[in-house]
Amino acid sequence: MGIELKIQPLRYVLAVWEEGSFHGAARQLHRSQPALSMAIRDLEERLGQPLFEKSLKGQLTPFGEYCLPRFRELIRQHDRLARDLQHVAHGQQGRVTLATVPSVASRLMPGFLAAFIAEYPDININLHDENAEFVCRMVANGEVDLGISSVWAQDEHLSYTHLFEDNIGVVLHRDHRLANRDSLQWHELEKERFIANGTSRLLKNTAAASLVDNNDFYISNMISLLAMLEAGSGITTLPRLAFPVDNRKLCFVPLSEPKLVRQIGIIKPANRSLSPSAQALERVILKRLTGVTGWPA
Amino acid sequence: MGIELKIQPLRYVLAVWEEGSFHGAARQLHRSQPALSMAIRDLEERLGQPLFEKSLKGQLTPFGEYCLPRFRELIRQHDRLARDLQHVAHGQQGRVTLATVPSVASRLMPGFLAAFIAEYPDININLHDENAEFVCRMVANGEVDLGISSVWAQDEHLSYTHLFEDNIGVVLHRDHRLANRDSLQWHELEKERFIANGTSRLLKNTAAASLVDNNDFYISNMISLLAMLEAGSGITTLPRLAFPVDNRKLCFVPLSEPKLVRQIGIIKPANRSLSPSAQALERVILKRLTGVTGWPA
DNA sequence: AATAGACCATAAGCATAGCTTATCAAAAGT
DNA sequence: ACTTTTGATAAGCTATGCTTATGGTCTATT
Repeated sequence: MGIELKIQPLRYVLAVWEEGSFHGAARQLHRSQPALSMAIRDLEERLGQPLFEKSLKGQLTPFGEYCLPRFRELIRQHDRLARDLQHVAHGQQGRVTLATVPSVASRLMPGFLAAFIAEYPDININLHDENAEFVCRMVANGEVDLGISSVWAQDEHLSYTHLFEDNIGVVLHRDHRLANRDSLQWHELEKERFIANGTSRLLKNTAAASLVDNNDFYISNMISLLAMLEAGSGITTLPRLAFPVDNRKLCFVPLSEPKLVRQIGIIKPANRSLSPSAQALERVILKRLTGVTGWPA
Repeated sequence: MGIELKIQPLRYVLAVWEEGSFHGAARQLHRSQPALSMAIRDLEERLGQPLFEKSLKGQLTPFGEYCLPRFRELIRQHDRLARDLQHVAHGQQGRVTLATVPSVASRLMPGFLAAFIAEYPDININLHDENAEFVCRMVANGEVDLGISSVWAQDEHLSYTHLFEDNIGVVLHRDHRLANRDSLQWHELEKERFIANGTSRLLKNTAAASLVDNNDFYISNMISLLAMLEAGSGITTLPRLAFPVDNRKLCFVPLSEPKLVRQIGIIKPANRSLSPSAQALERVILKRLTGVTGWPA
């Protein structure tokens, strides 16, 4: 192999040429003059040719003139790379892809992302909304950097950072006989027409499993589901976060005894680390949830 | 300013990735494993982000994957530059421009250049032929790297390396009454019709000055000059090297008492050094003139 | 399970690269 | 002739970059 050029001596050569003297360059670079003399002499020996004339000091040899623009170019490329990597490493540049369950995407992410782009304006964001199972799968497959979801299943390859608990409750028409209660128990719903939805799987293997086990209604689309409920055609369960805040015809009554919650947290790959920009997003989310604001609106 | 990347640790990262392990890379690079560990840890700290996963060793982090191709690119550019500069420094690549007097260009340069391109096939050559004065001017102005000529005038900015002496003699027709002499003296030519040429200025300020001072013939073009002489229309003087070896109608008779010579040598700029390729050409010329061959044919 | 082997991290020690200050010699300005 | 400015050189210090030795962890093997 050939020789190994170090970046620093190349800078020295450049500075000497610009300043026209070793002393001037040394002053500019906050180095002593012998430092430059020695570094440049070493470089000249490595190359096998002097770069500066021995008589008219500060003047380049023809070989030096050949080298100078090439030195400048390598330095330029080095500096560009160093700056770029710094930016990326500090999460000031790059791309985050994340997947969340729809309720988080519509209720929490707008706030999170507003805060995020305020702090990191040059990061591109890619947000998918999927059900909890799919969110976990996408994280596990590396299709997204991170997810916000309830834990779907214990998975070796996923790590879970808890954010908050989301109460599960009954959604029913305001005119319903149970609508004004502070809380409800499962057995009070046995006679109601239950419409299952995508979040109903949260009831499986719980005390309330019977609600969803034997029924014929299932509506995955949230708009359709709400329309059914608004028409008074039945009741359903939803996590509180999934219940639209501004709905006038429906109300949300928490269930109790046993109280049922879904755990919402950040899903990350267990064995890989996050990209710097994903780390930045995670920091922003954690700060907003554990900071002064406390519980999200 | 940002950080300063060194080339070597980047190579380490690349090798670890290629080998899939620190140990393997260390073996390949003839370094100990801790050397890599420490160098890479240092790099990671400078960047502010780990490049390799802390759990699955030898695996890149997303940030590492971002960095890897960029590292490779910088290394590639570094190596290309290093190789290029090595070539140029050792005169194995580049361009030489030189100027010589016509006699040297036609009689000596073919041999010199043949030897030169055999040894340095990748150097471009640029050969000008001009009179001695102009050769010196071109060297002084930096229009050419070096010249081969007689010294025209003492010049601060030029350095002269002597190569050989070139006898000046009379050129006349074979049928001329003086044609068979071993040597001639100036006064024997007084009655002859003298045709001056570009080299006649060599006679100025010598014992033979009178020959050129009062005459009406001057022919600068060598072909025309020789045609005149072959027609028996006069005589001239030439340095021996300028006299065509294979001419059948003319002959060359050296002048003596005082013997007159021109000094031929290499003209270089005094204060600038030569480009590496020009140095290489100079070496070849000196070797051929001082080597076994001795006097040129 | 226990053990051996492979891997990476850490610690201690050493050579040298890269800088400093001090001094010298040469050239340029006064 | 003298002062100033410049680059080279010498001696010395510190940090870098390596080494060997050792310890901890994970995986594969028995």
